[in-house]
Amino acid sequence: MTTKASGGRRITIRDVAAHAGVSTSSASLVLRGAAGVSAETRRRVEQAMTDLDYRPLAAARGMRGKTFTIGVLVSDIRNPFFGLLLDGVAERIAGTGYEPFIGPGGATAASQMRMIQAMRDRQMDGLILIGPHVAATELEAIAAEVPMVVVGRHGPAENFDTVAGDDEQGSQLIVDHLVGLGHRRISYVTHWDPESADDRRPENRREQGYVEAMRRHGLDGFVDVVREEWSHDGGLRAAAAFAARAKRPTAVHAGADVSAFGLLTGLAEAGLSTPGAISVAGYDNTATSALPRVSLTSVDQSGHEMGRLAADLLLDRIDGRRRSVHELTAPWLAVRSSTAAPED
Amino acid sequence: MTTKASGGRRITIRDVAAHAGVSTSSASLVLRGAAGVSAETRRRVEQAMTDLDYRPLAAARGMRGKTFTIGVLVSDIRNPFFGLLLDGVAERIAGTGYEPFIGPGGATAASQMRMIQAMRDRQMDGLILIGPHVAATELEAIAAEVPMVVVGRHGPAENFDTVAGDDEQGSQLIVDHLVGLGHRRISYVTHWDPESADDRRPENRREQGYVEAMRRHGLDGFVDVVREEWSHDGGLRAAAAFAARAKRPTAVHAGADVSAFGLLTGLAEAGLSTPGAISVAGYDNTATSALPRVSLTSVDQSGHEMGRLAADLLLDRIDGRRRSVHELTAPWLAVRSSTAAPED
DNA sequence: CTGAAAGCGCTTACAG
DNA sequence: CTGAAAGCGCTTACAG
Repeated sequence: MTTKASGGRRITIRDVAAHAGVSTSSASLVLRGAAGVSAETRRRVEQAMTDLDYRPLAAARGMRGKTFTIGVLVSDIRNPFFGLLLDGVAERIAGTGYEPFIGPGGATAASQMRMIQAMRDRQMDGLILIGPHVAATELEAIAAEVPMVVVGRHGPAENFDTVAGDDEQGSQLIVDHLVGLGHRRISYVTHWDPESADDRRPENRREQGYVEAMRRHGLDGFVDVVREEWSHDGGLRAAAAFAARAKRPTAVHAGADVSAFGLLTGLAEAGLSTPGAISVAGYDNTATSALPRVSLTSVDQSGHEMGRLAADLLLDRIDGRRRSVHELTAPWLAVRSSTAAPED
Repeated sequence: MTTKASGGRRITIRDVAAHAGVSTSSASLVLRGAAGVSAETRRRVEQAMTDLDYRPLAAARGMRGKTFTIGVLVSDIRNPFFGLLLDGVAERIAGTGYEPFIGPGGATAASQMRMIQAMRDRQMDGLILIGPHVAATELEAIAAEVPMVVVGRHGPAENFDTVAGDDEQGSQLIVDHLVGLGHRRISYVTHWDPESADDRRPENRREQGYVEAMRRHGLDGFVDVVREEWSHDGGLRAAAAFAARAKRPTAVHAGADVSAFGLLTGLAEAGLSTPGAISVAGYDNTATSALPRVSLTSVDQSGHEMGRLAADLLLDRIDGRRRSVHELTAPWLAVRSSTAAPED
């Protein structure tokens, strides 16, 4: 695969220096693209690297300098929205010399902290955390030691950047749309876990937007928030809860597409049609929501763009920026056939 | 985040040894869980590690020994089937001391080779490649240097293990099901890319199974293979091609769910209902296929189990096994409402 | 069973 | 601008 020195040894920077007839420090300077080396030396070293098919060992570089590795923490690899984000991250990083590696963090704050530690142990140069469930103080502590960007969390923050959609606006888009169709009994299904009591998390911003929009339309009396995990199973449970009610909502704003899909399934199983009996709107505009047979009305928060932006901010931070930046992307509503005027 | 020695230095194995009153080599032996250290020394070193909140630096360990890092190459992070696999891998690796990191390899053999090199540069202890597009000779060359398992590829192979579903059987399940419903004009949509001419790849095994089953039912004359990328767009193109035909199939076996979803969308856009005008069956039984409004008949190849198995084989190989193992998992058909008896 | 020393492949001051 | 030397945090023979 890679050229070997005699004896099967890996080609090292020493071999490169010897082949080019210079010192290893000069070879190192060229490798790092640093200033202070003559054009002739640079040329000879680069030629030697090509001749020998030299590849620097990231682990060894990490011992003194950088590993050129970026860690991306993801809670649920199966959430299709993360795929959009990751594509954006990979696209922005391509060609920079850095390499992104995705660490599956699991669903709990504890398991995510373990993965973050694993990334630190591997001397990664920067971290992108996608929708972490870790508490604010811990996030600040990590960010004090390594460049970091958090996606799906709002600012302010001391030591790290954030990239999030404008969640309040997103939920207002949904409520406005549903009210425009004639709905009044509109419920919101939010995410809840032990770390949820944090107003910088998207589920709470969306709740705020929902409540605010309901008030604006004079529907204070119909505000109804159901707390369930944002997952297919959580959606199923929410559907069962709605089905068991005497007075049901005519429309439900699910805080995420995965939750909406569980809702659709659960409502159908309970004999409640969509949008006939209950309109359903989701959030994320995942590929599945656009399938003609699903056709879920959903907020798009341009995950791909958020990923690019996060990678961009991280590279900036690795290059030395300290002041924190907090970006908000504008959402828009993809209207489809899972929402319609109420029957009664 | 982590305890620091005075001056903000990271805690090293030297600090641990000093705190325990032993040599660094003894501390290293305890860290690695190696034999040849007294119970008392072991106890004191372990106590010191706890006291100091010591975390070994994976990069430094990698310079001489292992990095305890496993690389998982994935071509398309957005393919929902990979999520199932990755969950299985993560589950099996949890608690072993190894940490899995997922590398986005991109769609081409060249970009995947670059990611594999990046994993090698980081001294990863073992590699799991999921559905790689890399040629057999290159796979063998990589596997000669690092323990490796390939998922979604059939054996035999010299230097690496494989885990695949029984693809021929899976496609036969579909054809048998469709013929049982009364179909005769059954087409198969396969994946095609520049590296596809390799009979150990799943798309070709599925094609073989399809052709064989058609022959078995005396339908040789109706064999029809459409070559399109397995993606939503590829499915759309296949749908357009079918729609343009004078004599259309009454049923289509898509080689993957993502392809089937594109097909469903494209057929609907062309005014062809499913299963009314054309029955559609997919492969992978992803979460989306089970949604009541999608309800796609699909082959399940238990991705979660395949992931676990792959991780299991890799750990075995890291522990020294050289002989290659080739596992085949049994598929089953999840029958849903996207397939029905033909109308005419 | 334990300890002092060398070395993995880089980078970083520090002389020249 | 270039080179010899020390060091990053571990592991690995090799003496004792």
